[in-house]
Amino acid sequence: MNFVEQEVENDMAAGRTPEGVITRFPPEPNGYLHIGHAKAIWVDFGIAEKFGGRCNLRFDDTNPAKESQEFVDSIKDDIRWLGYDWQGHEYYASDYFEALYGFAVQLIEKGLAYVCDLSAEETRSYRGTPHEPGKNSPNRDRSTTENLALFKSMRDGEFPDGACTLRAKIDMAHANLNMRDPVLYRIARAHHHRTGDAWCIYPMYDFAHGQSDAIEGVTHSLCSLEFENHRPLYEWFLEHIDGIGSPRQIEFARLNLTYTITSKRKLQELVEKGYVTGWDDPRMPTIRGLRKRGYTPDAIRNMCAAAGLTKFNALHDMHLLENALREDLNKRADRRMAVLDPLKVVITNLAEDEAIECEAVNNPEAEGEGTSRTLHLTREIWIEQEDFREDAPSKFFRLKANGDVRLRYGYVIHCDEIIKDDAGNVVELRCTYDPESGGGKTPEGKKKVKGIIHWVSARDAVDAEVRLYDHLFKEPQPGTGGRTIEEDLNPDSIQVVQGAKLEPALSAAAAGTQVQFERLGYFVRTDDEDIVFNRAVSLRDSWAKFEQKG
RNA sequence: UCCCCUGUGGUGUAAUUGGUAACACAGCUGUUUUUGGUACAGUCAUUUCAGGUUCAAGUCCUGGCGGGGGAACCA
Repeated sequence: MNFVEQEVENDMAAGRTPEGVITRFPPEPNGYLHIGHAKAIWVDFGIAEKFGGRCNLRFDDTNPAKESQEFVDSIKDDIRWLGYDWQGHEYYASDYFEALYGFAVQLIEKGLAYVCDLSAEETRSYRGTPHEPGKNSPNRDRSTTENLALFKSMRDGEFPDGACTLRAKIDMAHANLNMRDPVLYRIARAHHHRTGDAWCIYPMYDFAHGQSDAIEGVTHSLCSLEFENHRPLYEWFLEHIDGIGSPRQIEFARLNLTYTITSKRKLQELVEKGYVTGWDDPRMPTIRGLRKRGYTPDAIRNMCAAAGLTKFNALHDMHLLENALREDLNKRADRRMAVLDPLKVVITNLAEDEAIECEAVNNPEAEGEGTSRTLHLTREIWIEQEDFREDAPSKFFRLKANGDVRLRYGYVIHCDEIIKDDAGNVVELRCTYDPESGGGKTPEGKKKVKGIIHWVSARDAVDAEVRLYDHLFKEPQPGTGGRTIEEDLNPDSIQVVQGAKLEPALSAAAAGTQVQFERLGYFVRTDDEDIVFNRAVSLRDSWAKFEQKG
């Protein structure tokens, strides 16, 4: 049990949650969700679920200049894709604008808020620094009557944008800068995607969030670490506004992954400068990107669980995410054969019109009865260039000159002849197959063949485009150590392979179908009209590791 | 320099709340295998440091050191 669950359990035991546990996921509709949000969603929805409560979806739409309906829609779509349901509890901070206004009036009446005429710049300089106390606003002691009238005029649009603000009257010398008379309302004539032009004053985050939580009966308001310094203010409002609930804010560390950035601003830069094709580029850490890449909701959720929930600002290894995907897809993805870099092999003891049926299991790891399909071994087949070496070390278990290798789900072939072009490149192999070696059997008196390679019948193959993705960045911590994120971009983050040879069944796969290309990795069919597959993640490859070490 | 938070293997997370460091990922070494995949096994930590309390400290106390956050009319 993590520390948040522990706290929730304590609160339940202490009778502080008579209506059950209620959390909320509070995105600002000003961008697309990314892997970091996925963790927050996992936390907010997951904890509510664990304790039999519910999680509200609340859009924190208090800054109309940056927000839009488009983002509201995409966010809802992404949450649903991740497998979470807010059960109709869809709210907006803007639903509470009138209530919030009332709370502000209440604070003014109690002498706890005032209208301040300082400009944005002056407000900043009056705030002081962590080392020096701030200075009181010259308007700090306005009368309640005057403040009430002024605040009403703000709402009625009698002042230009930025002319004044409503501020809480707390303590300009407070050690926590957030408590130095924070701004509650600012004047901004921006068209709001939900309230239109009904308002020209908008509440700040601090004034809206806790009160929105309270209005909804939220018991546990879980947020990231950067709001720790805001908690005293969160609690100050709840304490000084009458007749409002008392949600509890608990902060946790956000998700950081190696080779990844989650800064909205930096991601936007990648999109704008064309380093990626868009927010849904399969290399992007956005939910939409991961989805196109071939990730599954389960993999993402399991990764969150594996990473855990703490207050320590950790940096998780990207392997954690990749491993979660492999683990998930190992069980559910059907296996297929695909040759990305084809080398023609002619099986000379097979006639032109001959085709030997080979049974291939769809997924040896699937639970229950495994289904299978029939492949045809024909005279001409494709194998991977990489799986043949004329001259190879003894550890190389694949096909060599005069050597043997087993064709997966097929037969053992022997390489009799190597055909090269004028430049000396191997363009074709002439092999013979051993009719006695079907079904994985080793004929009496023959040595067992260790190497097994994948292949595709040239007669049956369909051509396809395959996109091989790798980390977007070449550095574990992009943009640190004095480098820019641009400098850290991995130039080989995408490799497009044309003319890959796929086994025929793949042409019928629906968009979004996840498969394992045997010995290569997990791939997903894209929604392109042509046959295109994206590589989500490669398989573990101990041979490649061995070779790298030299 | 002021306030808040945080420090357990390469990376993260756990430890019945004081009882002798567990799990995952990564690495390495093997076994099994019609995927050099999967699965399985082995290996990898004197818990940031210095004191203190105690029969006993990762857990408690004192002090130091390291890391993160904080001065938007953003969220």
